[in-house]
Amino acid sequence: MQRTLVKTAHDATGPMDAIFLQGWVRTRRDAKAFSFVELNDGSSLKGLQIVVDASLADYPQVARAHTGASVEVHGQLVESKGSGQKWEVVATQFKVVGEADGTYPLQKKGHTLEFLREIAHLRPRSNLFGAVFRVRSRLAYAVHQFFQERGFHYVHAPIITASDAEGAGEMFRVSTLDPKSPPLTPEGAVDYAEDFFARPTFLTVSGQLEAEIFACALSNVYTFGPTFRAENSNTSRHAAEFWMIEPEVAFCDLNGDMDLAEEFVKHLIRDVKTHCAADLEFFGKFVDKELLARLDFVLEKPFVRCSYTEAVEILNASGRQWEHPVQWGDNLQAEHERYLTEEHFKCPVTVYNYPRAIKAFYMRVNAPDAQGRETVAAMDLLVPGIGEIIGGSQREERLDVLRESMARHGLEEKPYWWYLDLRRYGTVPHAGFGLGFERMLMFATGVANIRDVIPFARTPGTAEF
RNA sequence: UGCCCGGUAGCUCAGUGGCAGAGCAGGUGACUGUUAAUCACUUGGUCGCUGGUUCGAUCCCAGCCCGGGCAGCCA
Repeated sequence: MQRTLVKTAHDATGPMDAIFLQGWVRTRRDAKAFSFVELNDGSSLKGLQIVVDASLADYPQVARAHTGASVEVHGQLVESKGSGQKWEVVATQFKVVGEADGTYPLQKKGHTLEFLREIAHLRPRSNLFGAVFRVRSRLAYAVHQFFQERGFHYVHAPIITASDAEGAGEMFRVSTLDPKSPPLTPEGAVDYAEDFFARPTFLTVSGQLEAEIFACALSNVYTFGPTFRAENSNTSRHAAEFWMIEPEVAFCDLNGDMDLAEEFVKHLIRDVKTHCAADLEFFGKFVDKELLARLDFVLEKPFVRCSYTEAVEILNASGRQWEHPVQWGDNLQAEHERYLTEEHFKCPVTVYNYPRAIKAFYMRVNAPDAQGRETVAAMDLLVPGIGEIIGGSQREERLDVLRESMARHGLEEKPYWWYLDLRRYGTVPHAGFGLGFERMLMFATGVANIRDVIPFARTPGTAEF
């Protein structure tokens, strides 16, 4: 007989004479003449109540059905006599597939997130993590949907790369050389010409440069894949392995880029609100009481756009004592970004046109302002509670300006020959951005730590599972 | 990497320079269309590790290990 998922059973429009369910026991409540078993199979937050009468031949099985055990149930789907659920299943057969004894770590009581991280192989069976990973799955689908509906093509950027996307972060080396006795050059350095790819190679820190290649051919593209940063970051919003979405659009300037970013974020939130309503309600109740109001607010209001120069003026006019005082030319610190999005504007804010000196070489140089200060067409989208969720820019499409910027950054042209070729042959204004998928998920769910929105987090010193 | 906080039962925590505690989970029994059910009884400990101070250290001190928060790096 075909299995019915718990979610499908909940959505039933009428009773069913025969139903077959498989899943895991969340909790059991015994009476003298019968037991209630709450069954969950991950298809929905809410479990299904199974009523097992003591007169049933299989009833002895129920005593073995502790929290965590896997079970199979045949029965009838009927309207519940109790309050709290519409449907329940009266069992006709009840079988324990795999027992879980008293050492099963997931109890009915609440657990701390720190403890659940240590049992990452079991935490998806909890309410919170079940909800997080259902939303994660839906959000990934919504990413593709957004771009596919708008004529964007999905590009698989390489995971192993020889380029370092300049300044994006420390990289993990990919090598098959024997670390105990690597081949050496006459000068005594490790000879990577002997390595697998005959050159030094690394895990990608960004697919942007490759996405630019494809944007300059297919016009509208996006990448969506894993990204690696070997930074020794120990914060709630950094991971060594995370997923990033990087759209790249030909014939597009910074304004178009900011429009796309805003539309994208709104689409993702709208989609999750529509398709993960029960899970979001759970987050609103147990994780972040203001979540639902904030998500609505984000959908309704246009995001504020504020130039870097204006931002510095706002910060200096705030009357705040900053731990890091700001003047034009400085990087904005986390405290500044938080103030702008959480206190001054109280909504998502796109800060654009940053000083040239503090940004990457590939960003397009703007005309100097009245005071002769140079900026680049870069933008960061800041959201309350998380800070930077998107970083992007219009790319420098003018060959001479790009070469000058590379020289300023002390970059050799040779390894970037193909990147420069894009400006030699049919160059076009183009722009793009990177959205941290996990950060978006944090924003959508209210979950405060990036380690809790990725199945198996990789952070410094941790790669269990 | 820097600064700060923590580590006591399976989990969440209390506690004391002199016999190691509670709630939940597990076990036994009772009871009830129950909803993190309830009630009674009950099993369960290298008090993170190493060293020091002390008659005596889970408690005080030092070092180390592990976890977390914040900052930097960024998405």
